[in-house]
Amino acid sequence: MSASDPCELPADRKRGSNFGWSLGMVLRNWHERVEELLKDLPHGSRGYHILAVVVHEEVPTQAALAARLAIDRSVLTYVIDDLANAGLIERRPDPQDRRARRVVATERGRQTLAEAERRVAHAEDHVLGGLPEEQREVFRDLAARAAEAIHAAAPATDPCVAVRSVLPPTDQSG
Amino acid sequence: MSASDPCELPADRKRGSNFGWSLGMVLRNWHERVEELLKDLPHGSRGYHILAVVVHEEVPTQAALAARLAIDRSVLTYVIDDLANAGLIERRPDPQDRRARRVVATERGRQTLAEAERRVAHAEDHVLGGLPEEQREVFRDLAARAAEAIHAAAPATDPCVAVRSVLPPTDQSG
DNA sequence: AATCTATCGTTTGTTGAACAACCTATCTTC
DNA sequence: GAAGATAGGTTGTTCAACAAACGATAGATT
Repeated sequence: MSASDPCELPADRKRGSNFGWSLGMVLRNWHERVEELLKDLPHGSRGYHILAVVVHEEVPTQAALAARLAIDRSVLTYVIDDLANAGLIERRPDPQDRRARRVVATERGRQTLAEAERRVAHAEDHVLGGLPEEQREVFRDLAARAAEAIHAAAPATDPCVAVRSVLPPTDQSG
Repeated sequence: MSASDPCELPADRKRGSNFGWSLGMVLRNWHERVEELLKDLPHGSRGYHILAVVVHEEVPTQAALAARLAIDRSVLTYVIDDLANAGLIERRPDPQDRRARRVVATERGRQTLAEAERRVAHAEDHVLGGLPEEQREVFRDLAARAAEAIHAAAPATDPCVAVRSVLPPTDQSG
């Protein structure tokens, strides 16, 4: 109850400027929970994302996988290694292109993913516990749509955002 | 082999399972844009968050700052160093506690933040460009509320989430 | 007052992810 | 079959997160 009480300034001032912080907060919490839940899955949430795409989509190659998840190729290498070692997916030579590998899920991989998805869905409800239930879905949906749009327009650098200095001109007069 | 068709499970299942990915996507884009915009600000978005709290709130100490932003104390040290070197904030000895430092913004810091906030707000509209304008605010608001709730309940590890193995029992028969 | 413990801020070391650069094998084109 | 492009893999650098230890100081105990 001291003078340092945060409520002393208008709430919307604080609100407006911390969208990035809010996102980070939510994502971090999601990440913590999911990492905890998916300890057994190689590379935790990372492996989960990859496994999910492998199971749910017919992925042509590793390169396509990387593009779809917007992650670096070099990451895929070792995650897929470990996922494969765990018997969840397999790397099969592509008969049409001997450079390429087709990554396919094993039955065990499918089961594992199904279980993981159940848990993650549950965890997500906790992550969004601060929101009434109906708004959670709204939030997920908005996030998904915003993300899709960003992913569709890959080059994130937009020339219409002018880049000068944020700093005000140095006041040399003093 | 159409059995592996991704549509074999309800579409919302797929949606539901990449909430983390979506969040990551949006946050990454936010981060990229803001880093670009705030190149001149020491430590980019990090410095921005800290400066924002310093300017907008009467922050008792560095420790309080760390708690408010949910970041590690050790991060604050060097970011504040550089923010101070840039003349945006000052570290003043707390007269009541000589261990503590009061971090206050300079006039230049206030101006810089104001400009930075303008830019960030603009960038955020681009980040959420995939959403119709009215929904952007909904999204921000939901994110803010979810984040606040998470922040309020700091211990992210929730005992109600049982932690067993995601992996199905090893099938030794084949 | 002497001392013990907790706290503030700083420093250091470890870990893990992101990313770039380079390598090998293969495909495609000429 | 040589040249360049592409798939995948390896290595090394950079950076943020985090834990742990440290010096200085405050507050409590004796």
